[in-house]
Amino acid sequence: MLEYDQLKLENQLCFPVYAASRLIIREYQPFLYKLGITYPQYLVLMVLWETDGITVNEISGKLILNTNTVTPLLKRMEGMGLIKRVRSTCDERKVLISLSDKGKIMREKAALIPLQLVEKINDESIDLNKLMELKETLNRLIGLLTKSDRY
Amino acid sequence: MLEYDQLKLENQLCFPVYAASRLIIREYQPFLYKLGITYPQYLVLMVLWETDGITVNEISGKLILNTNTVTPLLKRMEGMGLIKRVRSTCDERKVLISLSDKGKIMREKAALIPLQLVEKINDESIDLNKLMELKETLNRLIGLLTKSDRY
DNA sequence: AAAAAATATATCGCATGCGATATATTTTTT
DNA sequence: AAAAAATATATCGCATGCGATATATTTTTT
Repeated sequence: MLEYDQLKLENQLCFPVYAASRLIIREYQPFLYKLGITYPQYLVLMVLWETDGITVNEISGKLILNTNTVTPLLKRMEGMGLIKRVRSTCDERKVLISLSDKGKIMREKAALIPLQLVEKINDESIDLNKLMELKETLNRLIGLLTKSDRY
Repeated sequence: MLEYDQLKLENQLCFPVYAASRLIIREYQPFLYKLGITYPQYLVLMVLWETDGITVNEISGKLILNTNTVTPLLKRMEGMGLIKRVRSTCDERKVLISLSDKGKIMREKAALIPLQLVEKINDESIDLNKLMELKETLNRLIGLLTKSDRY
């Protein structure tokens, strides 16, 4: 039946996205392992390397993660000495997150990761243009799914 | 610097895949909630609806998940009465997974989900062709990343 | 045939993710 | 100005994911 065909894995859009996400993160794994961080921790650092000293909310917004994911993540990172968490004085609801020296220094080592990954994934079966297009479509989809006025 | 540019979220491929994956699963959430199952549980059911009575390994292979993820997942589903786990008699290392009546019946309710999601996501900013292309590229990438002889 | 290697599950520990909810602070209403 | 609403974090509980490792069974080597 037609309806049942839609229930096959290969006919779904979600499964390839879900599987690809996990597989790409697995590719990062050996590089991140050397730095002693996980993929979400790497994401937080990337945000901070770009804009240091932002709030928990701003980080969770950029990463599209809930604060109940980000708060414990940041606490772990504080424990690891990568970041500092300081409650804002002008608005005591806010907690400002900034890089420690250790977190700042890590940027240099991390800078090599994207290039190494491109080399690793680089393959004649997928050209770079296709991957750029992929990124574009995904970003469009993300934009659509994060529009707050959807309902 | 050029290397540091690669460390920006917007220049990464992985982040859009990772974020899109979570966002799409969030879209499934209200529908799956009605069925009382999670997204990975839904994936397992889809596999079984297509091919009932397969081994733990075959399921983990199709979902590209490790057995240490799948085993507890299946145990939970057995506890929920969705599936049955029976150790194979011809090869006692294997455990055969089959649908219970409850699991079989759920297929009918689940059959409506893909259509409802398409309606929900359907938007003039992304046409269906783009999404098909997206799926294609992702599947190519998955194929590349799961080749066992990569190293 | 006995030993070694391979295969199939399973267990453990830890880090996410997230729905539901709590707490403190600030802003808006009345 | 007091009450209500909104905002910003945080806590709790539970279900993944996965690296490391253990156990049982089967297959391959010697």
